[in-house]
Amino acid sequence: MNLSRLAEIQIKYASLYRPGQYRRPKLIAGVDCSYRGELIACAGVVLSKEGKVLQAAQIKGRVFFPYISGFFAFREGPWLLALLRRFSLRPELLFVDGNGLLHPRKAGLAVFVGVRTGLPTVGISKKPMEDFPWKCGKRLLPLDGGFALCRKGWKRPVFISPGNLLSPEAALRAYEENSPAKIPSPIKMAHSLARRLLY
DNA sequence: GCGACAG
DNA sequence: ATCTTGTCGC
Repeated sequence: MNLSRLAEIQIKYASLYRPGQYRRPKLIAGVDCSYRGELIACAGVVLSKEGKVLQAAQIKGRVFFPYISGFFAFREGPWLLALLRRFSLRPELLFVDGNGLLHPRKAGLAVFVGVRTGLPTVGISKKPMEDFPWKCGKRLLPLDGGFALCRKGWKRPVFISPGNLLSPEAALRAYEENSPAKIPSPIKMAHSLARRLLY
């Protein structure tokens, strides 16, 4: 299974992406993974619209795919799918740590997770995949498949793109209306849970 | 060889 | 991501 073959698979996933309008979610979730050597731990939380943790889950195991820029979904995607199966609640918005359509083949981690689960997903990343002047000169910079957003006081932007069932504009709205913090709280909670699991 | 490169 | 010291800001 070489990279060009995996790239073809990504193109297939990209074709399965569907846009959609933003709907105010009653359940918002976030997932993230941490590493410690060969160990990987992934966690996720489902929050009520009031911000209360309704469900939390975590899994741990050994990595089976290396980190390769542009193929991140093959490293974390399978773990996130296994993790999400542990939730009985079905979130109407899922924040993923990584990109969605902001990807060379429009198939970032959020697209993989969104297409496979059928959940509306939004990819959040702190770095662009392709190099470009990412200074916060403008508040909002439209990109091919997503946006670079700079809020007051930020030195670096946050990159927002849909993974499934949301148009780029809807993904931006989902972020703006549900994340007063730069990194959505569900992702931050998932991050700390995943880290704890490795200690 | 050096820097870049979602996490 | 992780390894790490100090440092700036809310």
